[in-house]
Amino acid sequence: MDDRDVRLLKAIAELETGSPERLHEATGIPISTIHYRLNNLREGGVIENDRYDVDLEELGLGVTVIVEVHADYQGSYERFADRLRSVEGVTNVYFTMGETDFIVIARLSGSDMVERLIAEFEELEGVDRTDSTFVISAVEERDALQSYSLETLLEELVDE
Amino acid sequence: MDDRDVRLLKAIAELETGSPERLHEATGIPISTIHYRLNNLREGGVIENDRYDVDLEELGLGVTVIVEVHADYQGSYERFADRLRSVEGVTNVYFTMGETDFIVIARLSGSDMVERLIAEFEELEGVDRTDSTFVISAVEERDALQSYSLETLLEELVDE
DNA sequence: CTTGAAAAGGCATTCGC
DNA sequence: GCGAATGCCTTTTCAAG
Repeated sequence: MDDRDVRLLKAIAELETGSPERLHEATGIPISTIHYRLNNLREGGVIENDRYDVDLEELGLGVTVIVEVHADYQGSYERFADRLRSVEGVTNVYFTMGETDFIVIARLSGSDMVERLIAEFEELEGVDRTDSTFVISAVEERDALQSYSLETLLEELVDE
Repeated sequence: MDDRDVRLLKAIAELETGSPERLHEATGIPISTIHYRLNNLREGGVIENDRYDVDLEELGLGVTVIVEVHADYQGSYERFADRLRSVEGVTNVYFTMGETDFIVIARLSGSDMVERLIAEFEELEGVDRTDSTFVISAVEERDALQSYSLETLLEELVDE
């Protein structure tokens, strides 16, 4: 994993495409080199299929933290949720009914990054209190549809 | 959204590919028809880009629930987490340090499905208690890398 | 709406440098 | 690591059912 690999993966994430041509435009890396790099990343288990799902463990973002954020903010919850999401490492923000205002899930590279994350939350205007839980093991499906059988999907989603 | 659309989306999720040829093999739908359908789904906002990320709101799985599962199970936590994950609708399972044993996130089509989900959890052997929270608004990044700036990624991930 | 065939375009692989 | 050339697969289009 060197500088170029990281740039490539970041470009894939940002452009939301695996198209070598567009990745070339974005990164300046020649197309044949992009193929070469992607093949190596695939063999190394970092990316997984046509759609380039990234294996976060392999990548080095293997630490998951769930943070409850209690807040007393001004303005809409959408705006506040956006501020939470813009903290580096945050992947999911849930605005919930009930005691806790927001539940945030973050992916980090190590314990030191967790401290940094919490510190950033605490500094946000409107954040009263945070309560974090380390995750020992995470199973995340990339696609909610995989969780359902075809039968249930047909029942629930076909409209007429 | 008809029967065929659902079958297509399910095949994409299962095979983890957008390859028309493989989707054709799996579904029996002719290749040119697959193109036609996918273009419509794209225009309708159901799928979003090259990688066919599904918009769950548009699809009809707009309800998100977070469930804390307190359990006293036999065997490894991995096996128990697998049983939780195999409940229809469950997308994420986190085995955590602390009071709560598991935090589960599920995507559902409506409130009636929530009851069904909770009932299924309660029936699982080893589940002591569940505590569910409705999500009013969810922001989920499809890729953890998007959360980071290129600078931080280079600092954290480049090894040498 | 569906489909098969044909044409155009983009992608993967290989090779010489 | 790079650029050019090759063959392959995908996408688009179109006319017909």
